[in-house]
Amino acid sequence: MSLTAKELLTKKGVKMTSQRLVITEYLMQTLEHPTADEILAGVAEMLPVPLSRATVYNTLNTLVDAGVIREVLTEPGRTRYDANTFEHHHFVDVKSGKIIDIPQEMLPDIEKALGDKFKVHSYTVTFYGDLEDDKK
Amino acid sequence: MSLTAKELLTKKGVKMTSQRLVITEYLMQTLEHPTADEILAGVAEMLPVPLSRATVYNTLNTLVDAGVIREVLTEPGRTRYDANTFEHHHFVDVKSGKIIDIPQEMLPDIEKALGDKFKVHSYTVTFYGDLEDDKK
DNA sequence: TCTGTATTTAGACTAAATCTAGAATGAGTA
DNA sequence: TACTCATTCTAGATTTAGTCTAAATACAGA
Repeated sequence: MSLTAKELLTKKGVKMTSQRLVITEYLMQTLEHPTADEILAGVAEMLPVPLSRATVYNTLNTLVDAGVIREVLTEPGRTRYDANTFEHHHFVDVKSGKIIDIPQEMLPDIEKALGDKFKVHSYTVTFYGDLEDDKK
Repeated sequence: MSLTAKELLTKKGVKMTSQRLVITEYLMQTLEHPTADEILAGVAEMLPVPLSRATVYNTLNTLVDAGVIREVLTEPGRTRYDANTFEHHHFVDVKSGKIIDIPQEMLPDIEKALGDKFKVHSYTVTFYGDLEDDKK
């Protein structure tokens, strides 16, 4: 079963603060892939103290380094963030800009495809396209 | 056989200017994946007139829209550029930061892997890892 | 040659992210 | 409980990538 934000931070060795906890919870619960500013806006009200932009950036970098979250790079100049709770890739709906998680299980594993010279630590696939509209 | 920069611009319907030509040639000839600033530095001396930063950005955006070049997003906050002369993906050597082109032929084609609901226009794979050192 | 459109230029401007210095927090110890 | 020290957080200044603006230039078509 899945971990709570608190358990995840403990497991990954990240010292707990209310700011870190709230930001982690926010990312674990949303299906969006928010930017730092969007996270700041969405999270600030959940804290009894003011939340600084610098703290959001510091926290996001700390969480990325610890492997709790991932950076999502789908468009130039904006970094988005994503809880890293399962192995997945991304599909970008070019019309709406919406980003959808694609579980690794839907794709062949290509980690070894490059041969011995390339020691692949991780890889990420980004698809761009249209979402077929379901309405008839 | 492969096209010259001039032929490529004509084929893609991009109006020719010396700035566009020189930037396209620069990207076609390098194995690096330069940023806009690096392109500006590398190209300015090849023109008889001063080259403005704005022109570099305008040109790069024009060439991306026309499909002559691609944006390469491997690290937050910096957009790199790549001639789009063959279908390929990227491997990032995390030690040196070097980016290596990976021909599509080395990987299985996963365009159809997501099923009918996802109309994939394009996709890109980015690998992160170490390059095995050849020296014995 | 003339005219009108597209492109380029320099520099101002904007937005994302980092840095800095001081204040607050919190764990460990007495 | 009170004290100390290291870590984290805050506000605001700073840096950097990229865009915008207005004027100058280049160039295709008549």
